Amino acid sequence: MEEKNSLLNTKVRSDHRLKKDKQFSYIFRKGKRKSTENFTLYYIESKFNNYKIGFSISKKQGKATVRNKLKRRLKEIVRKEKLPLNFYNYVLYAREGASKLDFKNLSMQIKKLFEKFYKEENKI
RNA sequence: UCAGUUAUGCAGACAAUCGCAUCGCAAGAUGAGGAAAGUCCGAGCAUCCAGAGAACAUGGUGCAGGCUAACGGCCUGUGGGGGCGACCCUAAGGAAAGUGCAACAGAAAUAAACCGCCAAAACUUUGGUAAGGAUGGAAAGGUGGUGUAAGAGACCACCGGAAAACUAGAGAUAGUUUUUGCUCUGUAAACCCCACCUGAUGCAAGGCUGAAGGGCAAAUGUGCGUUCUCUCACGCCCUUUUAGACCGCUUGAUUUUGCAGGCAACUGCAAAACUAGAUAGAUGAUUGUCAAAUACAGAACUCGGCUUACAGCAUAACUGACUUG
RNA sequence: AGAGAUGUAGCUCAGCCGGUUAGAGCACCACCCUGAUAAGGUGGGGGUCGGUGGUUCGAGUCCACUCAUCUCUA
Repeated sequence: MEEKNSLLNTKVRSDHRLKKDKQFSYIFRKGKRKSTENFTLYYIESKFNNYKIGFSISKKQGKATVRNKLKRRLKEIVRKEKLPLNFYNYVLYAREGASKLDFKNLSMQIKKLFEKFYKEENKI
């Protein structure tokens, strides 16, 4: 078992994803919030020199194809623009209407959202 | 040319850059659908310690023959209905085994007399009658004649029904002939009868792994809806909690091509191929070319169907009408 | 992913085994009562029974398909 685990660690996938249900609910309960028209960003400080981000899209947004597409686009934006700072964990919650936006508008909104977050954190 | 019927196919492709999942030492290779959907059926697989038979219960299916691992599916036919036609639709056993139900209307609803018609007495009664009226979804086979006081399958012709025989067919059925004047409405997607099938739970099944606690134990007990019969088995079982790693997890009633059989569904043989396996759950972004790339939509144990959603097209065969030759 | 339940008036529910007019309470509107309001009384409006098709003479009820909402199973 230990050998296998060490092998997995050597691969080092650049995995910045939140995965466990507990982490999600923790951030929803205790984290701070920033929001724009169609998105809300929940965030909380962490101890590690790393960041993790999760995406939350409710079933009301649409069927499986719609939700998957939105999630993929959000991932792409976050990856390309390198928005999140280390020492934080995030959950990005998509509200109604988010799935109707095209890629350009999405990236605009996400950038704005993170700018709000930077301002807030610099003040402290 | 217009209108239509049936069947089949595609479900973006190619190139460049960045990025994701699996496999691989690496280079690299591969990477959602025709419905992946609804979960409506049928199986595999797993557990309920095992298996066989009979009866009952529960639920289902319902024209015939075939195909299939199996089916409530498919194919070829039969009966019925629709369309000028190509063709399409069809839960289509039994109402003469029994029970229930049929509101309102109407004189009467499974049984006869309200109006009418006719006769007699007589000025309102008695008897005959099921042609006509009116009600209804349904009113005593239909049309025409003979007949009669008026009428009536009372009798006759044709149509329809029922029964029997013969012929054709594997069968559902069809055809022909004969007999019978033929009372006996509808509903079984009401109970039911008949024939056939049918254990339950679903991969969150289940296995494996860490910790704690509890219970029972050799029989007169327990063992897949109930009862019975026979064979057989029996020492471990249960609960809570942590973790969610690993196995199950993808080579299979598989796919493609060719040949052969069959009207067809489908089957047999040969060769080649391996084609997602995630676990917050992998396919996106930008640019170029094509007339355009846009519809419905995302695998979650796996297959065979059914049903529903669907942009833009392409191809083939056939039908009807019109025009020209 | 799997298993199940429910859709009837603005809201909360009845409506049994098909039968003709789909009811009840709250809410709404008008009138009565009061100097006025509430309470009370009388009367009234509002439903294609989630949708589509079928069975039947007739469907909220039976059957098939479909849509929406909710619950349970790590």
